[in-house]
Amino acid sequence: MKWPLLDVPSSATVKDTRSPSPAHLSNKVPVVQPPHHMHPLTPLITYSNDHFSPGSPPTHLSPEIDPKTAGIPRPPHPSELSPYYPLSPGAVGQIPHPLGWLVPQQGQPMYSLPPGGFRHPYPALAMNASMSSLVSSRFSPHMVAPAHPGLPTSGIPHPAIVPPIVKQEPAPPSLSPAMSAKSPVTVKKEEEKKPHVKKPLNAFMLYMKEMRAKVVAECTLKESAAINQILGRKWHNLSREEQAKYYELARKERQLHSQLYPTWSARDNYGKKKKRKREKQLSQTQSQQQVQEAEGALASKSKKPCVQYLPPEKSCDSPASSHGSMLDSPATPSAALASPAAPAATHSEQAQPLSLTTKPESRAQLALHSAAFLSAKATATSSGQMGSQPPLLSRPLPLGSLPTALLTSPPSFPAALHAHQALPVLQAQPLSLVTKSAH
DNA sequence: AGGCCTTTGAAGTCT
DNA sequence: AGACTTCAAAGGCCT
Repeated sequence: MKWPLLDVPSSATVKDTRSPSPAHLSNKVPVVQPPHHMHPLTPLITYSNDHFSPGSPPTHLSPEIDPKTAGIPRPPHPSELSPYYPLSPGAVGQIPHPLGWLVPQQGQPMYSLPPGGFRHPYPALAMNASMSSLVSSRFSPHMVAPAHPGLPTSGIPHPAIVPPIVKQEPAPPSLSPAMSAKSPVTVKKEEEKKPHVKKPLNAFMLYMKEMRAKVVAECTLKESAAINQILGRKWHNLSREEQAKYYELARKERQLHSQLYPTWSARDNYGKKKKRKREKQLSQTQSQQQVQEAEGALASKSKKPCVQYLPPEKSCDSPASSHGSMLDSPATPSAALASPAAPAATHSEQAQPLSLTTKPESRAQLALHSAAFLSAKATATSSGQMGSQPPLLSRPLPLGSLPTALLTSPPSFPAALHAHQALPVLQAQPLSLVTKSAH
């Protein structure tokens, strides 16, 4: 699948993005969070297309950009960073951070800041007293090493930095000049002290951060698992343009991250989290088998009701506010993804929907979803309501559970939306084991 | 207290 | 090359 290049006026690239004006803030992305839930990206990043240069579209949206290289940390081309990331020493203090990861959200910064020595490279993000104290209580100055020759030596505190969980000690031995001979124990200690540089957020994560508060506000649901399911559907319901904004933000985030931590690798964080139980990491073959089994024996089962987090008839469960672009764009990601015949599936996002989650429980749930979907489809098609796969199921449905016809016939968005709205049964009803009610 | 759940995407490892 | 795994955020739930 190829998403077209964003149709953005070329003049947009030269707009001054350093001082977000109210005009900038009036964009198509529904930023309706209450002030205290202001997304860290929101204040500084405007989602107007004006800010997305046609020269730097999201990797998967641009056939001109090699998706393989797009995610690889590399020295960003000046034209890619500017004016967002003028990280040269002289200019770094001029530009507000476009991603706004220093802006507090819900009382806390999206990422953490080191104490002292912070030079406020982005004036708009200069820490206030409360932030500063919060930050200084969490970090020690040695945490952030200068990562890039083009960066301030004081170390730009990328939000991704997380303090290592280490007991407080008077003076870090690693800072001692006399530390020439390091014992293995010391080395180990130092490793433990190394700051945990988190992965940059991907597009969906950025979207989640922004929209979570809104969804939570609309729903009585509080569990993130449920919210995330809703957000996942909303994500698929976004127009390509709206998704493109987040892909672009994510791309910039990765660029900045790679500049700040050129030696960082995602591998560095492997093992930082507790490994999940091995038995949950089944092969896809196994998962497909499970799905099929679950499909075949819908009646029996599932450790967990698949709709536990998705109560039907929830207002927040509805697709994101209908956008004209959605209705005008039949070839949405979801729709296109549903078609294996879609050309040029070069992006992971394009292939993923055809892969299964690795979680057995999830697969069981998906199987139930699938069975429910198939059941609903039989009903809907007989009534002529549904000729296509609703977007809400474009991802949750395991490939193996879908009839070939569905996979080869991407739905138009209007049809999908109608199906979605007309078939709440797809969400949960056949398995209405809702544990929470919205109201 | 800490892992699980749940989502998508990026990037790593493995086969 | 493709499949698989891990982590990123979030907060209630569960052990």
